[in-house]
Amino acid sequence: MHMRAVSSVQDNDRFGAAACLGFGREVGHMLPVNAIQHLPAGELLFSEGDKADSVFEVLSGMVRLYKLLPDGRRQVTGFLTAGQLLGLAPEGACVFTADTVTEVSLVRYKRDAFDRLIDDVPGFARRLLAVTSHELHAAQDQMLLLGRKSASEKVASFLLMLPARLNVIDVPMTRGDIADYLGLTVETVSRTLTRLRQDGLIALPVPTRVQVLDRKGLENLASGDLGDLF
Amino acid sequence: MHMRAVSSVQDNDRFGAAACLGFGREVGHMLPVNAIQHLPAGELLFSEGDKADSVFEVLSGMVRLYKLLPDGRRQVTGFLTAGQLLGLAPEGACVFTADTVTEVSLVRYKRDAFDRLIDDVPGFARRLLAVTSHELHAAQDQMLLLGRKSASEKVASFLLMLPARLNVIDVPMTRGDIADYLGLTVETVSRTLTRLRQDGLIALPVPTRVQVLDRKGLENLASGDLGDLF
DNA sequence: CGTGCCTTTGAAAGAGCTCAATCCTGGTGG
DNA sequence: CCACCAGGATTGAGCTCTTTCAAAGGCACG
Repeated sequence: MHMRAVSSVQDNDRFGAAACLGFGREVGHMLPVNAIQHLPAGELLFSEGDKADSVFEVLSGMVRLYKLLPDGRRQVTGFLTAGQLLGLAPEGACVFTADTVTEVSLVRYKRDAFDRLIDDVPGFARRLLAVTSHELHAAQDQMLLLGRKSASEKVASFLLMLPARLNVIDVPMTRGDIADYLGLTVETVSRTLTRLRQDGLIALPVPTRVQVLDRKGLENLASGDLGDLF
Repeated sequence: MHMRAVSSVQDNDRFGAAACLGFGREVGHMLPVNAIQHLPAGELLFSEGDKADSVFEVLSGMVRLYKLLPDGRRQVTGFLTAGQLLGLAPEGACVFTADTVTEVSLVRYKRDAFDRLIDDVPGFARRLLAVTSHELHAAQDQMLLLGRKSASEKVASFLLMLPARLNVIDVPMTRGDIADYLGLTVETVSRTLTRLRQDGLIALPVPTRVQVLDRKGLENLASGDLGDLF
């Protein structure tokens, strides 16, 4: 069995809380598929504590994962895009909430069928393991960001982890989502973006679109190389 | 093949960056073991970027995992204790640095032999998957802590994730380690512990030992239930 | 009995937060 | 077609929590 699809893990798992398998063509037909679902924006997929009996694969759109504190404080742990998996948890209950940022289409697999595949298909388990390990590393990067980076370093890091076409980044999530992903407030995210614009690192034609004007500068900022210039 | 050991995952993986397998007796003899190593405190195991060709299992003592920014800022991503695994990363290079907090004894397995086991031993891969998934969830809890909890909530959470015997917690790591794990400074950790002592939640006979006087209170604080009493 | 490291405590400064007002922008209905 | 409206985004001013800078304590080790 060949390992073709594995390399794409590096490129797709930008947000650290999900997985890109690329298994669709190879094993997808072996899985009982409930149905392809189409959901509007702002739709709940499942809540923290729900019984975890499904594995989802995102086909298009963006899904948001988060955890809440009793008083409503929210930490977004990841954003999922096409190709990423959701609900791999072998434990009985979901440990986070998932809802849609944009319109989303996704496939739901039966969890027990998925589990059977792990034992039956050689190499499948190892690939899943590679995926979760990779997510774990992304999670550690996020811990470094949350625990030790300044607001501008966080925002710069965030922009660079979004996929860019010709240096133009699509930002479908709200400032509130970004804030809750970076451990900041809406106002600080907004102010920081304004600051990056004033400093010539980015342009903001509309709030949902960022143009990277100085990628090197952003990268230095994101990696904390600039000491305290910002 | 029975699944006896899996339940211990819940109890041992308190720090989110490692794994408890409990495989020693079952498959340990199938793995080529370099040697059991004994290391003093403060010894480097490997650095970020090193070639990852080994899997370690901690037998005793405590190992610290961390990532660094270029200017020296540090984020501790986890502390490992007896039974936990290290170096499961299937990627070529280590993504964090590991060194010893206390004296440590550990076993080093050859990575390729470990990989072979994944394919050869039924259920092994699935158990590893359970372990890494569990770590991933712990990592998400840590993100919530780092991004959204106050200093006292962080410290309370930290104390409660350490194993306690008769409400007495052993704290082998320094205040600096705790600070870098919680995204705080040494001074804030120290002040917060003093505050918890003054408020009657804990006692501090010596800096390395914490006695829990009001577990309920600590738990409320840790989960963010108290609103802004602290 | 120094010496060095860890911890604790104090005072001042600052990064990011809170509160509050204004500005967009896209959808709605007259 | 355009005024209106609602939700998100931006900006401003003041404040707070945490950090920074500085100085003692305390303990282990030589």
